[in-house]
Amino acid sequence: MTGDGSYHHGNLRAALLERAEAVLTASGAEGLSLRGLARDLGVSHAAPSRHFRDRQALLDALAVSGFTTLNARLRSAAAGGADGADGADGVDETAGAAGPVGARLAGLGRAYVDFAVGHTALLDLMFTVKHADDSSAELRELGHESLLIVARLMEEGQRTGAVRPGDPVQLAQVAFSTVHGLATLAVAALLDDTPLSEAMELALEVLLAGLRPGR
Amino acid sequence: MTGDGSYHHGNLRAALLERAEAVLTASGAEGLSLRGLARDLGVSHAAPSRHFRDRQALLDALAVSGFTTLNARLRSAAAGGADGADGADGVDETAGAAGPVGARLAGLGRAYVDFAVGHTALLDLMFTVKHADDSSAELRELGHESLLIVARLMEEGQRTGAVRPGDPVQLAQVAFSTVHGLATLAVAALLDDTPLSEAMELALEVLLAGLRPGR
DNA sequence: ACCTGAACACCGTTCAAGT
DNA sequence: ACCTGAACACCGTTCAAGT
Repeated sequence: MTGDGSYHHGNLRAALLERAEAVLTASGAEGLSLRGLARDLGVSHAAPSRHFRDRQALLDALAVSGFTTLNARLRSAAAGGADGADGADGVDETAGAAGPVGARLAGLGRAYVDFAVGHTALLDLMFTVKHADDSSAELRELGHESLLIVARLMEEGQRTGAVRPGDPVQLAQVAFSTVHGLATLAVAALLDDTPLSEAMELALEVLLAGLRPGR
Repeated sequence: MTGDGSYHHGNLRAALLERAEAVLTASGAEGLSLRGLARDLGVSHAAPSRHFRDRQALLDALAVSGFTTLNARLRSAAAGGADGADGADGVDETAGAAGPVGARLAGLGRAYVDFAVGHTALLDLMFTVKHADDSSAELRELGHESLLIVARLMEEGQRTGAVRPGDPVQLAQVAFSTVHGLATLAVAALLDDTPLSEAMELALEVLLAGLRPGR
């Protein structure tokens, strides 16, 4: 309780985003209405329009925030951190003293899937491009950042001989696709008996085998 | 022009679905309203409720129809057909006289990506499970069918030595993930300079290499 | 059986007006 | 600058009533 419950000061925007994220995870994007948020925050139904041009702008802001936290987790995993979901941001740039590339790639994959299954509706917003306007340019930029985190690891793997030659960005696209696709299958309940962790381990094994130099 | 333009006979359901699919590809799911469809078809706004319990039921029906045509294309590709989009359903069960497994797996992947980029909004409906009711059970069933088509090819690959040992269904999940994920990246405009076909070929190469028996 | 019309309770968005 | 209240044009859904 850092203050009183009064908005009308400039924190309405932040309050809207916070409440919106809660509603999103609870009820999905369909259940998210500007009027509902305003009601929840005890403010007039027209107030949100001061902070978000329209409903899509709110959704875009949520997606941007989602990508920001996803990328933080990916960076942490790429640096060799455990794939736990603690909020710490220990990025640790001190060179490649963080275990073999394969293991960190695996950690990256697990971190991604953790985030994905924990934020189903948010991930949907992040990857469903709506009306290619300016704010979705920011979204694309953040998506590229995700891919770059993977690409840098590919480059390192190429130096250590764990990864085949080729454009690291394209190799990263392949790795990203595999992991993102697996998360999609899991969320769509298409994995059935296969536990997600087991499917994930097999996917990582196949992926890493396929990425290895072909002699 | 197979008849007159009169509904009110029992073909309203089919007409709704047809029009809905057109609106879906033109404007996405957000732009799809029951009242709008009724207006387009010259029928009262309450008429659709006779054929679809609610809006979600219409969306589910669209997803079911999407999976049905996707699976037909996948079956055709798995049988060795070209990945062209002709409507023919030549399944051809006459044994494995349809080229090497790797090539057909690649054809399967291309057919999938073709469908995905050609039916963006539909694919979204197909893989975004809403409120786990009975009709989404049918959706899951159809998704399993997609995976089974891939799994059967994996099994064949195992017999011919092109694919490593292991549960064919799990291997199919990995392959499916890769291709589905790549389609997602393409649709989200995250592939950039990389042409989709090029990204696809690399993904298939990495995937097939990873699937090969170890040594 | 199938559709209509009215009704109800929601929406997003805009805009004058208040403080 | 920030919010309110009213207004407008949409929704989905339900239900008596028509044919």
